[in-house]
Amino acid sequence: MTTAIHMTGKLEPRSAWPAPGENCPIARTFETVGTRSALVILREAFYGATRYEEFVERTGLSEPAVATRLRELSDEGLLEKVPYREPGQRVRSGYRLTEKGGELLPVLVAMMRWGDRWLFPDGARVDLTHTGCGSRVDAVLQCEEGHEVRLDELDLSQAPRRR
Amino acid sequence: MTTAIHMTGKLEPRSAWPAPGENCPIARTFETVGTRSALVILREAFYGATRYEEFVERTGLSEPAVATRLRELSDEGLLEKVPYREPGQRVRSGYRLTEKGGELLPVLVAMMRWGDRWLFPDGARVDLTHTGCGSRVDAVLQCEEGHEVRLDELDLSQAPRRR
DNA sequence: CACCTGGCTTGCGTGCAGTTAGGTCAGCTA
DNA sequence: TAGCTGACCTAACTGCACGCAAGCCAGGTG
Repeated sequence: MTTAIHMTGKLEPRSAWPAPGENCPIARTFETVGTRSALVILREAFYGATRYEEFVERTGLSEPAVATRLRELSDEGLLEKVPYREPGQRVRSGYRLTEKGGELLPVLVAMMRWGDRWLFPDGARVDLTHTGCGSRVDAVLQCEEGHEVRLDELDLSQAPRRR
Repeated sequence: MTTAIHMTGKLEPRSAWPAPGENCPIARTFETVGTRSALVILREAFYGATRYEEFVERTGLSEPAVATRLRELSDEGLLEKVPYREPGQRVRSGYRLTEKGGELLPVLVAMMRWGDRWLFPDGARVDLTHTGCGSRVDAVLQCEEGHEVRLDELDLSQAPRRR
């Protein structure tokens, strides 16, 4: 029997929240990167891919899918086009993560670690380690004071309205 | 001009990796929870929803979508059915996060924080704080030694084959 | 100048997520 | 026993994320 989990705190009057649909940052994030193709393209961007042909080859996606997604991710500012030129070739454009795109790394790492733990019973497929000390890296919940935060130590509340 | 990001380390011979498609834990995780409905249902499970009717109401999804997703998430072991009985009612079944489901919290939090930062320029919609000290909680990359890890301090390599 | 090569675009078909509209069914209350 | 209610299921449709096959175009090489 697995452990059951409860969330506590000030988050109970959920029904009274404003516009449950479109104001949710999780759902909005999903609308930006919530396709398999966007995710694997971002993954390869973190792995160092920059050229169209590299993305096609490494992701295994079809060319139209890659082209569409690269355009969308660039339009949304997760990738930026960077012109490059190989010797004896004309100028082409590469794609590089912006700060906005790069900050998705915790999402990708959290998904990677979860998948490794729960979907590959024979053990992780990849090791993600800290250059400094060589030990395994994970995405963990931490507060600004540096405390590691457990599920039952989380308080969720509505932020004060700004405009 | 936004900052460009490079990944360093032992991850370069990417093309030589085995089976780029189905062995990737990120893609596999996406296949498990990569629908908008699965994500918002998990979100409400973290927010404390347990009953079918609650999920329908809070997520804004249609009844068939909720029913299908609750069944799939239960089959995959992210939720478990828990019978409950309200006074004067018959026994019904609720849905509760299992350990496997609960460990998706860093993914959800990372998405929430990214969405708050990059998709809502007027400021975050929600505050997620640590019960102990009241300061804001985020999903951060950390190694087992407790060091916070930056993007350029990450090493990715293939794990040794087990079977 | 003809050709090649990388980086796309267009057209067409498929499958699946999600919706609306309408059952169905068990068991409690009147 | 009839009706209500919560928790679903079924059917039919729409839209979008893909795949495959083919074409296009700029510019550098022979």
